[in-house]
Amino acid sequence: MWIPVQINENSPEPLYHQIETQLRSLIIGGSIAEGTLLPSIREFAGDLKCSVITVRRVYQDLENEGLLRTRQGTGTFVSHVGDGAMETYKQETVRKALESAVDAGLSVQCGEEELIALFTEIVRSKYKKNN
Amino acid sequence: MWIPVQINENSPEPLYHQIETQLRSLIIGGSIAEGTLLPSIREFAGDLKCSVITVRRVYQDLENEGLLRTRQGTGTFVSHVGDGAMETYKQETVRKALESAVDAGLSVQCGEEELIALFTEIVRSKYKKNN
Amino acid sequence: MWIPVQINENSPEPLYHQIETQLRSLIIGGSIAEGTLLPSIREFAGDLKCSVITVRRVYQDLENEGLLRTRQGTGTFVSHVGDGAMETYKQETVRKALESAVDAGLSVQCGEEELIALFTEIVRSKYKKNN
Amino acid sequence: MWIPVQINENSPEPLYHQIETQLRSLIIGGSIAEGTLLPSIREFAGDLKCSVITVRRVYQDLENEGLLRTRQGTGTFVSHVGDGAMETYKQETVRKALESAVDAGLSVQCGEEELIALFTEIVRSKYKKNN
DNA sequence: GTGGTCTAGACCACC
DNA sequence: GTGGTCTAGACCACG
Repeated sequence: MWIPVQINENSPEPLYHQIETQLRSLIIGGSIAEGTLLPSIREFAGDLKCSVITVRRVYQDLENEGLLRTRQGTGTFVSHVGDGAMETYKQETVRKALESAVDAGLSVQCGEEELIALFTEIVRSKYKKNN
Repeated sequence: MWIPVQINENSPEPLYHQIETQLRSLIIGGSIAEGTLLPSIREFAGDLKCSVITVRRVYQDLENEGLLRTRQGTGTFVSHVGDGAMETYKQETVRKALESAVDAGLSVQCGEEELIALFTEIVRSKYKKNN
Repeated sequence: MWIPVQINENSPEPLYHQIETQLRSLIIGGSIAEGTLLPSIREFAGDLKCSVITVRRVYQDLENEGLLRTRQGTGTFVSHVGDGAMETYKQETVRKALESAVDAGLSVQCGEEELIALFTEIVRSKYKKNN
Repeated sequence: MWIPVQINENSPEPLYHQIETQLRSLIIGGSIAEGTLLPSIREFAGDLKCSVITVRRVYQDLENEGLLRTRQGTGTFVSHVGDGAMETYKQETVRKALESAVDAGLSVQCGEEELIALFTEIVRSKYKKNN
């Protein structure tokens, strides 16, 4: 199975963290169904062109968060994610991001309307590109 | 002289980065006038209860950005900040923050209008509180 | 023949070990009579919804312990269990379990009398429920 | 600083798990005071004659549990453990251990009084040895 | 000096 | 085949 995860080689963000973030989104967002058998750590490492250990760490961290379940000799599965969890996650993530953006605006004394206008412009452009 | 910089001991953000960000805002925002003599490295480190090495790095980085000027045996002064610099800084900072917020929205498939509405709400609330 | 073995999918305990422990108890405890023909590997694996390889390993291990005997082309039978074996098994099992419980108590500096009192309480409650 | 952790080379229990268990006990049990700076991963690894990575894993796991706090470039500290946490941990650990011991007794149909007597005997002997 | 990340590669246990 | 543990060693970021 092919998992759409993109690695940015130049980002200062650690590899394992990039993968975790994306995989977490895919699972909580429902793009990967509950019960799905994920690729083996070796296979996934091959796909991502990174070390087996990095993938292992990702799987383990997400297992600790309760998103995955792994059984030795069998593989790693997506576990049940409550519907509430998805909504909570969305809201938390987005709200946190928006708040820190507003804080940045405040800190340089950017005007209220100016900030909203700029935000709207960026939203339009990014959503357009994404469709 | 007392510089209002707050360190958050529990944040994962590196010490030097927390200090740099706040000091940069103070200078570019005009809270610390051009030509001001900043505290000595040792004094500042004492105030912040951090290592002199950390303060040294902060002064160095900001000097490389052109915000500070160090004169051997005299101390570290705030340089002249062109109005252009301030504008550039504002725009860069804000735009970067807004973009990452929009990315967050995209990643959890948040609706376009919903995102803007939520952002507007947060802006209103934060700006109100701040005045 | 139906063997009452329960698999706990979520336990970190390996499958083969869960099955072995339960089957061993059934045999030594006398719930499965000497000479009984056990289900074939495939049949048992089907019942337990696990791999034949796992059941194969269970039969093999218990055969090595002398609890089972396999005859080519015929099947796997329960061997004769001497009264001594049963006693030895009981004592070993119980003593090991008790010792690790005491170790746990020691490790958190639980008081001697307190530990015994708590143990007694648990024994009473469990034995009561079991009768 | 010297941390009294013993490694059992022959145990099937993973190294990192042995260390975690003991360190957790020391912290929650109060043997290592809140705020204590633990040995660096390299130093501790040297003491335990194991890999740096194994110690790192231990520190990280315990940090995820909230028992430790680490800051890059500074070191790893014991964080605040609520008094309640200690009691809860003790009770959970001990109760779980005792219950599984009683279950073992039940499974081989060991007599109620016999079980308690044997347990008491083991307690006496272990606590004596330990003082 | 400290911790944080990543690699390659080995060996084991499980299914 | 799968995951689980452990190693040695490298390089980077932080104080």
